Amino acid sequence: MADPQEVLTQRVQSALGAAFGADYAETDPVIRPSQFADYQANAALALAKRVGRKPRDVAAEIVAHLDVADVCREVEISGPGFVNLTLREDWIAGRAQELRADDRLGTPRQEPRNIPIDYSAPNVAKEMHVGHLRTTVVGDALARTLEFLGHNVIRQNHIGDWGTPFGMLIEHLLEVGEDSADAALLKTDPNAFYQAARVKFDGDEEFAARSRGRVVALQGGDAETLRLWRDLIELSKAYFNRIYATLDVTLTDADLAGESTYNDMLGPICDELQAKGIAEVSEGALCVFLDGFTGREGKPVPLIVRKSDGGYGYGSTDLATIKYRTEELKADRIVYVIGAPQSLHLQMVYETARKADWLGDTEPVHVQIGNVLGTDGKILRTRSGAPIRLMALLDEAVERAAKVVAETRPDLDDAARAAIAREVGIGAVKYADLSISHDTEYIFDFDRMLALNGNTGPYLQYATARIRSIFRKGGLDPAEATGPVVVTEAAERALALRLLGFGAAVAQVGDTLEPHRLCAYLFDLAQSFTSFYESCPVLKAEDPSVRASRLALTAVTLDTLVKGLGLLGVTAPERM
RNA sequence: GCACCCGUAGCUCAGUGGAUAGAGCACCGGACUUCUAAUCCGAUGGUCGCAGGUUCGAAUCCUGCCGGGUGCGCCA
Repeated sequence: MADPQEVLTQRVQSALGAAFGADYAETDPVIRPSQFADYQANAALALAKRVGRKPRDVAAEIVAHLDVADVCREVEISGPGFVNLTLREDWIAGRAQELRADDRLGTPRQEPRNIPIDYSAPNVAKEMHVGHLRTTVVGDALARTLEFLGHNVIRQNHIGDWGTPFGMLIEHLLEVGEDSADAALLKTDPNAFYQAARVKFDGDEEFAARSRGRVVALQGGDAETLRLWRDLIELSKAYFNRIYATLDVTLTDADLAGESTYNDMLGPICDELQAKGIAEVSEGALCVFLDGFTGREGKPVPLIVRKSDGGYGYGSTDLATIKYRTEELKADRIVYVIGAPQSLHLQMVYETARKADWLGDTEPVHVQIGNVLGTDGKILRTRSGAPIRLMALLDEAVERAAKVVAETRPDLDDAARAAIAREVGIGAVKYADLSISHDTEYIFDFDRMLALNGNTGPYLQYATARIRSIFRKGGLDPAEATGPVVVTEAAERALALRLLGFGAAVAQVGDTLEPHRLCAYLFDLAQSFTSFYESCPVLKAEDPSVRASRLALTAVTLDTLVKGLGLLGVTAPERM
């Protein structure tokens, strides 16, 4: 057990039990980081009323029964009843030493749960936009993190591969030819393909009529139509996969679970809802009306499960995902990483599923993703007002990074510089998405995210590059830097203490589904390291035992930064 | 009208009911014959939107306002 907060919680709980009886042994001792010590226990203030004594007396009682001689160097009652706890340097060093031999770096292995994660979900024949970028990056980080914590993560890429636009798209594909340059646009610039189809649909009545007929054929299972439809999807998949490869995202074709996969479930779902009296026909459409969901002018808002033309919309497919994930995937928790604007819709889907008894004990969670804005505070667009092509945006990030690398590393060859620029550029974009709490809107700003200062990807990558440089320069292998760790200097102490918090930070991301907390931890760690780097020579340390200790601390820091960034889906180049 | 998100330093953002609310950027002042200065150290900077309430204690929880954003019947 390396996490001081966890260790102190147990110790203080024991003291509470010893002092006030077994009933109090479960009380949260409220261990928090302190500005007056390493940690403080705040339990005494809350307990004072319950035990009918003054807070300071309660604190004194806790301290009297507290057995922390091996962990703390100083225990002090302060203010109205805070218990300040200062850790022993040898204890910190010992725990840091243990991390050196722990490939999980202090991360707990949790009781495995089945967790489908719905994320990315681009549309076939449409450009992914920055909103997709964010759900993709955040969802992937959550998937990696939950997996590392020991869970059975099931990635679910709910692509938009079904619905009315496909009539139009198929007709257009048929006209231009499956092997044409126009069709190839699907792989590189899908919006161009979509727009071309759209223009024809809006301007050519005969084409529009054929498109509508094609939708019917598609839903009716017409073989030739299905073949063209699959073609469309194959071309789009090539585009998705190129984006995922560029982004270094873990999604593969095996994770595809698009809307079309639920086709067979939609009819029965509607029948069941109707049979159970949950859904009713209104204005020709099959709708679910739920208590407490009213729209404009107090009118009840429906969740439409079957349209008046007999087609199925996203209301029914989203219900199908719940049914499938609880019944087939045996989900304990379903994570939906989807835009914040869908909040109302998802609430209605969850509530409907609950009423239909499809949820059981499964907990659906909406990880709300805020909109991405430009520096002008409006939805991100190009200067001419068009939506930004995601690949172009990623290219620009890499280009900007390349410009910096060209200036700072003239000593490296072109290939090496290009590789660094790729990792830095992509890492910067991903980290920027992850470092801000996912539910708020965020302002997309290249200059800020590519900065080498502040809570940015490049800053963290730079810290790892400097560490690797130390080992390279010394001709040493980090794996062989085994210590022993001894903590004396303030910067060594701060760094070592920080290292002990990694596991707790990872666990917190798993609990709260908030990757930005891991970013905050890693940034803090990197800052602690750079301070250490400035004030504590490693290779040049004159005393061999000091050198060995610092090398071990440096190696643990490297492992932690690389592992932490890895959980976020960000790589760190060997040199920068 | 209803729902969700937001309002914290000039800007971008953190903040687990605990003491004097933090970080980065910007601005100002310092530190390079370096283990990568793409860095570090320091200073300045606050009516936590407003008003009540709960609490020993509120940026945090509750209620009501004000302001901004988004969504709300046949696209998904």
